[in-house]
Amino acid sequence: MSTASSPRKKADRSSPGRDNRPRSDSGRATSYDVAKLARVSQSAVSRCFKPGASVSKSMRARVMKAATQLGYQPNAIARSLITRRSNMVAVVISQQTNQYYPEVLVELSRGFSGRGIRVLLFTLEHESDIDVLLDQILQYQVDGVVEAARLSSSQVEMIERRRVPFVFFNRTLHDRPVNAVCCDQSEGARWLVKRLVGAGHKTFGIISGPADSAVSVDRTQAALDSLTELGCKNTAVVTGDYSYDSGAAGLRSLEQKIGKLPDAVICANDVMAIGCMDEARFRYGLDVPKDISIVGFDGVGPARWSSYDLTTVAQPVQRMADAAVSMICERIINPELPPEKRMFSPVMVPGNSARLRRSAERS
Amino acid sequence: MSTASSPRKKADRSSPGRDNRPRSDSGRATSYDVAKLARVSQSAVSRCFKPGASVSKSMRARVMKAATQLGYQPNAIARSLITRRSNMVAVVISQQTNQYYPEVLVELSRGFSGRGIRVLLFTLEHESDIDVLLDQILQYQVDGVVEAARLSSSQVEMIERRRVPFVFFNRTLHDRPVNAVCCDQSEGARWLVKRLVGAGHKTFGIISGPADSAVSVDRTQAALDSLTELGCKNTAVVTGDYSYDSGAAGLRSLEQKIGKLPDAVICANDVMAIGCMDEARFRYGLDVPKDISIVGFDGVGPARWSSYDLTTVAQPVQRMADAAVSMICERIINPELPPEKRMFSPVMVPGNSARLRRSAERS
DNA sequence: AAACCATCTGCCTTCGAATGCAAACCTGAG
DNA sequence: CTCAGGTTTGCATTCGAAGGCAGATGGTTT
Repeated sequence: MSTASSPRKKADRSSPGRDNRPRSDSGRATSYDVAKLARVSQSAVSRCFKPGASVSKSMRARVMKAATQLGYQPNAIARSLITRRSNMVAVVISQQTNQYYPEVLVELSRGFSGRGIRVLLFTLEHESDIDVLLDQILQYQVDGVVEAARLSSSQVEMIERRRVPFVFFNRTLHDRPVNAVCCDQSEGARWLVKRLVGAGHKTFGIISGPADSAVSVDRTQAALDSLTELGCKNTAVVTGDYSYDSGAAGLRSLEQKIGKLPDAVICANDVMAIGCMDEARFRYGLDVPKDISIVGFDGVGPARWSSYDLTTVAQPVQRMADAAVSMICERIINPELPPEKRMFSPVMVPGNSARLRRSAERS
Repeated sequence: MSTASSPRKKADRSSPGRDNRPRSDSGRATSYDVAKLARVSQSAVSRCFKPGASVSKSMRARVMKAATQLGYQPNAIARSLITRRSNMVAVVISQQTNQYYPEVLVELSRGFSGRGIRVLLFTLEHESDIDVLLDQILQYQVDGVVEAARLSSSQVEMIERRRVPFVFFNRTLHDRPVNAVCCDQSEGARWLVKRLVGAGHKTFGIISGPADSAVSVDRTQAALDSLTELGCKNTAVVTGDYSYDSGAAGLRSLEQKIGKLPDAVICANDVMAIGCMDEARFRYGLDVPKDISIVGFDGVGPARWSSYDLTTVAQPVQRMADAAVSMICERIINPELPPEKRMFSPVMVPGNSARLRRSAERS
């Protein structure tokens, strides 16, 4: 019985009897439908859609005509199965994260689509959800992963075992070689601190981001280190959540903690800095930057609005996204490439929300 | 020869000889690998990963152990091929569009992932690219499409022929039944105009969005109609591009066009309204709202910042996204559901960037 | 012990396109 | 006219999981 059924199978496959279902004019046409209509083999249809394949002009014309007539489009799912390339990359972002990640997303999408690759989006409500997510990502057989979320060492191993190229975006692991695109947060922090201290600010406050944000930790720590190095000790640090409100609240907390307002506030991102500015102005009635200096990180759009003109350390988002895209794409083509970390310098934006030089009357 | 090869094929499939390639401990394991290790059939493995399938405890345990050992995850691509469900929906957004679409994107992603569906992102540089894109979208065999971009009637037909459920987001087609989730822009525009006129504003200026933005056209036209209805004629209209700068520039253009500044400016989105406010304050030295009223649409985050406290018409983005998600999901389950248009009322945010009641000294 | 039913399990085929291989077809030279 | 050479074409198989079907297994009932 089992052997007897074998020939039938073959017949089903290649004889004209295949695909005798109505197929109507609806639904989606397959390469077999096109083949039948054009009176050629399925392989021929496949080849017509593969650039650079060996196909005669007459056949191509016939196939294309039939394809158009049926509204045929190759099934990318079936293609992926056999070619083992899905032409999709996963992008993982955690939404609690930085407000301007959407921009990153758009840049990544643009970069990948230029190379015929689509972005499959994975948003994390909480960073801990990554466990479940990681399995799912791998199930989809994506050709690569851009991680703008935290990952444990064991999770990294899991991806590596599957041989899926991946790049960290604005975070990294120090204890193992991985691909990463980063912006040098310390460099930016040092610049800010140096200029602020140089301009005569004595007391500082820091409003950090969430404790589990790698970027926030980098920025906060680097700022603290620089301050200590330049002789400013006992800097007050309060924790925010990257939101406008938490920036405003942060300023009040700092006041409580120190007993008065600091000369300068360093915020772990621009949105908090903006919240902080508004609080200083509207609640404390202060003049920014005359009475208090407030600085941020990121270089988001609103930082350039006239009401704020924020002194900030901008990330070269577009270049970073381009870098991530090309690092992934290179490794899709050649998986043997060794891991690489690309560190971009931030762009210092002097703005006008902080005094960066010793003022005339004080010197 | 052809018939002779048939039995061999069968043998290859099911005999233990299948999968004799090294498979090392690397690469990805298939259900056959798991089956072999657990000494069961491939079907059994498949069933173990299907909730509600008929599997004995002992077998499930063995299979799961083997699966874990090999790091097996079912291949979603292969599954999609046979089940004809990719568990992906395409979301199309054009980047030139409204700044706050990223937020929509995140909401959609959240909504879909709650139902086990992933978002495949398609970003449009120019709305005209949609042609090429549409083919691609359909190639990926997505289960549905959320369109936050323009589509011609013939393109809609193309999707419909493929029987892929789709929903327009914040736009629609009036000449044919389609699924759409919209926010009633006219209602918002009427509210704004009524309040502004009621408060005694006489001359109006409008800063519209790009001509090819459906939302902008709706908002602008509705505002103009309401104004005419209430006796305000000859309202000046200038075109912006939804950006901060174009809001600022818009105010200058309006001044030129009218010969003086209008009493109130209606902007087609919040970001332009904010640009317009900053221009009024910092370039013209005006007090907003005492000297001039400025209003917007959308209800983006910055509209609530203390520096602006914008009078605006907010879109219930989250509810709209939820609606789009459930409309798609329902139609994935039951493709016969008739098209439906869901229109949400906007949320009026009085704010403080416009005088909405006749002031005491004037009345 | 036989009959019966329910629960498991394995076999085989299926989804749709890509591709190595060999057969078929040209083309022009000898 | 024949044969070498290249170019087209079709055949058969493959990717990995799902599921209909039928056979196997075990337990209960008469």
